[in-house]
Amino acid sequence: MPLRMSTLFLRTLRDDPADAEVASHRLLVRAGYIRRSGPGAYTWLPLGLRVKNRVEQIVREEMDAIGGQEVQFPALLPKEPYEATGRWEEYGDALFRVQDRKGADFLLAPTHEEMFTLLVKDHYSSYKDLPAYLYQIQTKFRDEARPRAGLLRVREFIMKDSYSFTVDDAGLDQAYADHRGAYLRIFDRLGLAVVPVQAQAGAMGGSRSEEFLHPSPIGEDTFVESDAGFRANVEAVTTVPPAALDEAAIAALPAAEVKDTPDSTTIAALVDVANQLAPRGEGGSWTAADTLKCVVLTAVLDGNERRQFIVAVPGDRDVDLKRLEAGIGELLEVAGEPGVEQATEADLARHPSLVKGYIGPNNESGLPFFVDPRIVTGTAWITGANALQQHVFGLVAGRDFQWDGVIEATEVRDGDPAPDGSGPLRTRRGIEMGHIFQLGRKYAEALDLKVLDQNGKQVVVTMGSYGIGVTRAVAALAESHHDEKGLAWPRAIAPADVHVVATGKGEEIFAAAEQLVGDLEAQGLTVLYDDRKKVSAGVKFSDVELIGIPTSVVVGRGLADGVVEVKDRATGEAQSVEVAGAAAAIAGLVRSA
RNA sequence: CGGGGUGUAGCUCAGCUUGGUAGAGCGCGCGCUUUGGGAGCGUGAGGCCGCAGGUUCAAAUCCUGUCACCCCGACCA
Repeated sequence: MPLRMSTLFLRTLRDDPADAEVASHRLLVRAGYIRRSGPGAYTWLPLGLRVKNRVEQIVREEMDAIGGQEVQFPALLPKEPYEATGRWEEYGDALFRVQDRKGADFLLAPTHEEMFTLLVKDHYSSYKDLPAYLYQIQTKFRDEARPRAGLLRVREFIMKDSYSFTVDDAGLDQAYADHRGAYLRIFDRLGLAVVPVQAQAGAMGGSRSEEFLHPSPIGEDTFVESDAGFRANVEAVTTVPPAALDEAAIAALPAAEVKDTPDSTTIAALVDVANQLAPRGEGGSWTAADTLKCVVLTAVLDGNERRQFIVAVPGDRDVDLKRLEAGIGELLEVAGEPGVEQATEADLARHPSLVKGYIGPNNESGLPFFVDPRIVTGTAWITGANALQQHVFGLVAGRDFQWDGVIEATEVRDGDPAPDGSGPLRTRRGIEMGHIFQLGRKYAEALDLKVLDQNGKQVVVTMGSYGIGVTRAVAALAESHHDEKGLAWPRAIAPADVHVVATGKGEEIFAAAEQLVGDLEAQGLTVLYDDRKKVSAGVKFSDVELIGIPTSVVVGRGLADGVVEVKDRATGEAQSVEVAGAAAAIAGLVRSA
């Protein structure tokens, strides 16, 4: 049966919704695919549900093809397994927590590692049962601080998550490779351009991790790439440090000198003052890159403990809190993944020896002092002298000051060298569509998932986890397949193959359209049929463009000459086709594309 | 979490400064006309003006609080 516009639960909007900023959000709402139900939560309307279902089906087919088996867990889960792995605490505010009538704690699952692990534990106890790939397509919940951009960042979304269970690392590598291949095939079939990039494995004990990013200016992830093919999320890029100087070279450097630098509490002011006070040799002038800024930051630990530390970075670079978070736990020797934020006034007040605006190395706060990898032995800096209105010039790393650790602390920039030596990096934005990573044994250990190996000994199972955002894929597809008039879906996921429009007032037009719709369906095509009477042609054409079904057929005034008009939504190409063989001809077009 | 903006009909918005019977366009119902690019005329239905307090004879409008949504930021020696 065709979808009939006369009865379809659909109302297209003439105006852009006021709260929609990005194209996918605007168009999905305007074209009647989705509707906002609450903050960060959307209702799927009939057309949208079809697209979502088609995306899910492609995911399902490719997961099955690598031996995945589909299951489905509840979204409402008990607290206990998440306490066992520590995630009840670690997830923090992003976890939706609920209580039942007896006051017992539950959560709305943000992801299901614990449950899958326990499920396998319940069923399997031998290496002979492995490998096992299990997956589900399920609603997930995350209490996003700021839902935005329609379907792109929401609090309730659909995700395919799969988990591999293998007896050793070789098995894990195979599972990882299987999923990686499946993911590339899925995105290819969806018609969604993605690039795999190296990602931060995180403090989960995992070794390998990749994200699949859809390049887009509105993406929230930043990644870098070199011409030679290096690609990584900025969080996973390591800085290439300059060469350290040897002792002789250091000895030749001038001694550090403290100078009065009135009112120079910004890098820009400091550079100005420096150039007035002590012109740089060889006709050059000091720049922000010659200064060392020492930033006081706060690591927020699990128990809400706030621990301050200082990070020194070249003055021309900004601190990147996310990159700091990735490494700070290890340096501070704390468990979990501490958050890092700018120190508040209250934080600073705890360390009165710090001279705000003039903080430098060798200060008396006793706080841990970390440096960016660019601060290597022998580099000389203009930096705070830990005294009001004073900076020190020519302070040499390794000679005049020491540090407690090295950490990736600054943003990655265009032109920075790739860590593998493949040339300068470019930064780009992307939308995270999928993420695969080797979990290792963290969950299996925490939940005691072991099997007997060939020697009859208990071994901890090795796991991987792999996710694809289904909801987000719909948004990204809309984002990458539209024009100013509306959506233009790839064939693989369009809500129908053909959009038939009957326009005109003669009964014979509607009769012919009805006949064509039947013939198209007989060809195995799905049809959206605009059978509305008393709706003007202009409205129908606009809806064709807004809704974005790849092929449209207009049955109208051409009928007098025995033809219908077939139009391609993406290219705009139109052609007249004889009514007689129209269905077969259109089926040919749809299939060949 | 910080800053800015906005909450009035299904959608897009006016009205608020200066308090006095709730408005427009689109959409929706009915009638007639129209039928290849978001039609015309006529006539209707539809609102707890985000919510709660307060001021006032009187509050969409002023005050306080609160909630929601959108945008930007979350980083400076």
